[in-house]
Amino acid sequence: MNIKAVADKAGVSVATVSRVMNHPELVTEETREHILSVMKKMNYTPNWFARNIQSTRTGMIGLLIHDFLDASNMEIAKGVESIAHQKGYHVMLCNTEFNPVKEKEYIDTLLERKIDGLILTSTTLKNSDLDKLKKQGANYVLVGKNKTINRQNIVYTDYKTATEEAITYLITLGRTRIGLALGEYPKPEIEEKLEGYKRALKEGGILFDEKLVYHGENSIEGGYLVASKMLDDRVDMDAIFASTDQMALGVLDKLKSAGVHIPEDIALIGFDDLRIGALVEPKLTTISKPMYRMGLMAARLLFDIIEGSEEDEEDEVQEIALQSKLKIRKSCGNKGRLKEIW
Amino acid sequence: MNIKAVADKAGVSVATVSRVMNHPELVTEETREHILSVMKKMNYTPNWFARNIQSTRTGMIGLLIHDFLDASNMEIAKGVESIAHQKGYHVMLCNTEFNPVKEKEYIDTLLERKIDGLILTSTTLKNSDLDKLKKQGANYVLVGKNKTINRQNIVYTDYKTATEEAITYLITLGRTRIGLALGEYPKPEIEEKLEGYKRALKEGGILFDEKLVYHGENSIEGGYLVASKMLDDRVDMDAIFASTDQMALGVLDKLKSAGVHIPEDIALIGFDDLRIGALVEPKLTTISKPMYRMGLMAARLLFDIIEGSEEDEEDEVQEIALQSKLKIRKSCGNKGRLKEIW
DNA sequence: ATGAAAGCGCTAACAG
DNA sequence: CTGTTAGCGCTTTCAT
Repeated sequence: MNIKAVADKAGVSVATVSRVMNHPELVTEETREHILSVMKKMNYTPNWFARNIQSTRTGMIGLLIHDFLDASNMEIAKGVESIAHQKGYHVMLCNTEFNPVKEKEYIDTLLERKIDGLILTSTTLKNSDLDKLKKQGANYVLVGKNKTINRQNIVYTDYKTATEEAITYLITLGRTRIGLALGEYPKPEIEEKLEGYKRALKEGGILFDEKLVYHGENSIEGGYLVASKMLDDRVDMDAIFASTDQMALGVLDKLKSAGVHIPEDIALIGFDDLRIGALVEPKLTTISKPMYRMGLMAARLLFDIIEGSEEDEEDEVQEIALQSKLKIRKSCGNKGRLKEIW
Repeated sequence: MNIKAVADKAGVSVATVSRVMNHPELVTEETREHILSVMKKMNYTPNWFARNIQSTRTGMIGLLIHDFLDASNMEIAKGVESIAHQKGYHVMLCNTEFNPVKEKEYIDTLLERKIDGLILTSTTLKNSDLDKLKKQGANYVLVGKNKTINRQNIVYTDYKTATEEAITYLITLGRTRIGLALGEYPKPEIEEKLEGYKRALKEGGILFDEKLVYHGENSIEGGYLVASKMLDDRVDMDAIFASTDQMALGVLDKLKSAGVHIPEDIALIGFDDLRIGALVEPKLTTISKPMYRMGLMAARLLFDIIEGSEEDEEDEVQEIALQSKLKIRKSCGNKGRLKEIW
């Protein structure tokens, strides 16, 4: 059923019906009410495709993340959705699995479907890909910094500084042999953390030792395996920094079952501030990232861009950095006065 | 830039260009290649809206869930996405927050945007709403059973039986005062669990005692608060069944910090089989639900319906039940021979 | 304030 | 195999 049917039934022209949907103020209140009632009676809904064939605004934005089960990812998504819903937009959530092919596929389809904007988290795209996007006139915002990427509209947290702060804290506690349990993805993030680690060591006058750096899958199991390797290797260590809480939990599990005392023998710090971190024994020291707020900021930035692009404003690039925060709990201990504090 | 531009540039008619996109076999290889190259050179992408104005197939399905941060929800989503992606469909994930208004809004927009199908998890819709959906010709599948809802295409796990099994297990361990820490949403799910509980009691010859039933928010904090209330009330209890692992973790946290021994004093069972359940001390006994598989099944069912509806098949309603599984771990203990087992 | 009519970009029936 | 052309449902001038 189409606009013509409504027009006929209402005894007006299609133009008038169209007007009550798009420019109601141009129609007499009387006829407007009448048409509205006819539409309701006929259960009429305009054809969305026909409507959008001319104008490009679709009221949809795309959001690429790498895993539906990753809590950080989903917090970003929740932030984005909250702003989008407020603005009357719909979000198409796409699960890239860090797969560059899948990511590009998704971007293509989204663009084809004329979404109004795109938020890319932990993207695998390179500068050239982004340039192409820009050339195609796509509005997009990145979430999560990557130093190989040029200046872009981006929202990120400074992992390097956060890691540096955490490591420095360990050093002030007297820890000097600090092991690293690093995940594998997203790579730029891992690199940032590694750099922060190195910088803290340098400032603390401690030599970087390659043997203290381990890699594993970013999961509880991954952390468990890394810790097993560490124990097997019998490398001297008095602290471990895990690149995510997930890994830290695995590390913790393994160390505890191997009879290692935490924090007395080995101090442990994670990253992400997952809820569970506060429920294990000992409670996990961690770095909290404002993911939800990053989602909010990214969405706001995107909508600014979308609305700005209409008015053809000059497009100043925005880089928004949010701060992480070290949450000190029992797992990293304080050799000197453990008992006093906890 | 449109199909005409391509046609002109290629020196053919628009029909031919259209054909290479829709029925390439009807075009000479030579001209096809030529047109393809022109399209690439001009960076042409067909207008998706113009294409879809006539046919209704959009290659998009909607998936309603109640919370992006709920791991069960997202496992379903992952299952759905995996099938959808395989089939070349896109998923629009919508976050209803159990808000009936938001849910209806989303459904309306999705329908307006002519999605090909809809998967509703833990819906707040009633029979009348579903009937309306059906009348509108929408293809949809429910996930999660709700006994107030009539026969529908649905995929669910049998919470009642699963709960009954868990409670029965507690009874065989000699527990008779089994407290309940129930969440508040989704309500039908909670009711199923409560029924399973009652059934097990009856079979075990134990009287149902209203005073053992507590409600709280479905979260770690919620569980914590419920446990606090239980302790305050000083109700005699030797076991607690929590309706989710999240709540169980909160309960565990509170009980431990109150000096209650688990499982010696109180046995504890959760529901969901979250990863963390295996990392706390004592490891949590729980019921694992095959959420990912439910997502797979729901998506497959939906696509069957979508493809079937084209061919106007008779629409037999499918109710698919998947089984949960009790995972026995230390937290529910075995009074008699605790040490032997763990 | 309302209507007639010319598109929007594409598809498909029909003709050749 | 390819071109002509009539829509698809809606929006938007341009008249009246």
